[in-house]
Amino acid sequence: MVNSAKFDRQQVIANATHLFWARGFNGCSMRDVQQAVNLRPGSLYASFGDKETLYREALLHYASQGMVALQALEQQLVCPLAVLRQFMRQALASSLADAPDKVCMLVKTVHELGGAQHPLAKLARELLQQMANQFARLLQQAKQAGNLAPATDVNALASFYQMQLIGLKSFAQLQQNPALLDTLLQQALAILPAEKAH
Amino acid sequence: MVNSAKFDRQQVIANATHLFWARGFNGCSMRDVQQAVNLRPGSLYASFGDKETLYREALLHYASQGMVALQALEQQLVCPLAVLRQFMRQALASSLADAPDKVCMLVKTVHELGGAQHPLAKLARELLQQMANQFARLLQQAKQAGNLAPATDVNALASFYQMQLIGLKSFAQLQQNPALLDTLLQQALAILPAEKAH
DNA sequence: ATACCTCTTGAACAATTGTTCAAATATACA
DNA sequence: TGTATATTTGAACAATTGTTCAAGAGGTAT
Repeated sequence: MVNSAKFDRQQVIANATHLFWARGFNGCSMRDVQQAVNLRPGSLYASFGDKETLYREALLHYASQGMVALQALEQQLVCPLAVLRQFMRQALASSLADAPDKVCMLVKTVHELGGAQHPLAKLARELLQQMANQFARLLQQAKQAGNLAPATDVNALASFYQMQLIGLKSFAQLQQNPALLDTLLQQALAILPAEKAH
Repeated sequence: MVNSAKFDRQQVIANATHLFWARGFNGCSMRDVQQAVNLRPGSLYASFGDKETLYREALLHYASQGMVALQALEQQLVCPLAVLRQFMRQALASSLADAPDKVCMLVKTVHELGGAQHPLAKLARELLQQMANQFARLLQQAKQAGNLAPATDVNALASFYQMQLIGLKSFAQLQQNPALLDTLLQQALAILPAEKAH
């Protein structure tokens, strides 16, 4: 008999992700986590390892959600540039809603642990780079479709998208005024290349 | 006899600020602080109160440094728009150098403690708003000098500057590549209004 | 049932946390 | 110098931290 656990592993990770996202690695104790996932310490440690290992799992879970969201848009929309623009809008919309915290969990992790070259910060940086690579891939498609100037540096532009996104979401944490946030989003989108009219 | 303390109060606050900035509120213990400022617990508590009070002092110290930097630029440069542009360049340059951490301490504080409506996060938000108000004041000057369209919403534009700055500094924490960061800075500056040629 | 394996439980551990306080030391003024 | 006042010291506190582990519970196969 193997793995006859009562709990739903994915649900546990999802709950832990929410808590870690909202309060950070140092901001919540293992007892907080135990309560949030409804597991006693023994079960939690036996199934998920220590705090750092569990947080790592949470980071991966969070990042994969972002990837899924991007892929979903890719299937709905034809133009890669439209995908990116819609992804930005969507990201800020979730900032306005009751997300556990409005800032990207990967960015928060780097901010909290990045100074000490923490392995979790390293992972978060890698996952952010993966996201930027997806942006670059979409931009490359747009370029080949003739929607971007041939000389465009898609990697640099992808980083610029990511920088705008990080700025918007961080700012949303400071100023909850929806009208102002929408203005900023429009300004940011105005910078970025749009699908050509036809 | 009053205040015959041996230590330099300002130096203690400066050292504490460095540590809190680099490692966050939850990331460093009072023992870490005691070591960094070279004070035994009794002296530290007698002179600065508890951890939260000391962190508050650090936030104020940090924010005033930013204000001073902006005012220094204001005395060097005539055009208010040039002041803002130079402030952006300077902020990113200090990100490339060995700042304790590359992200604004106010932003880091809101990220770490903001979800729980922590009083320190509230203060950090207020200080960020003060900075945005300074930006708006400079933009208002530029508008009156005819360097901005009369219809410009200076408060919204000030927020946009701040959002760009937050994005740049956060991104600098992820990607240390100086060439890429410089490209992003140029792109961000290209968006923002510049002094008219004459 | 009985034996066996797996998972769960919660008490317990050592280390660390923020903070206090009585004793020791230093300083100022007579 | 002697006394009073201000400051520094470091041991100590209770609470919380991350983590472990022996004992119990639950299910499956013989």
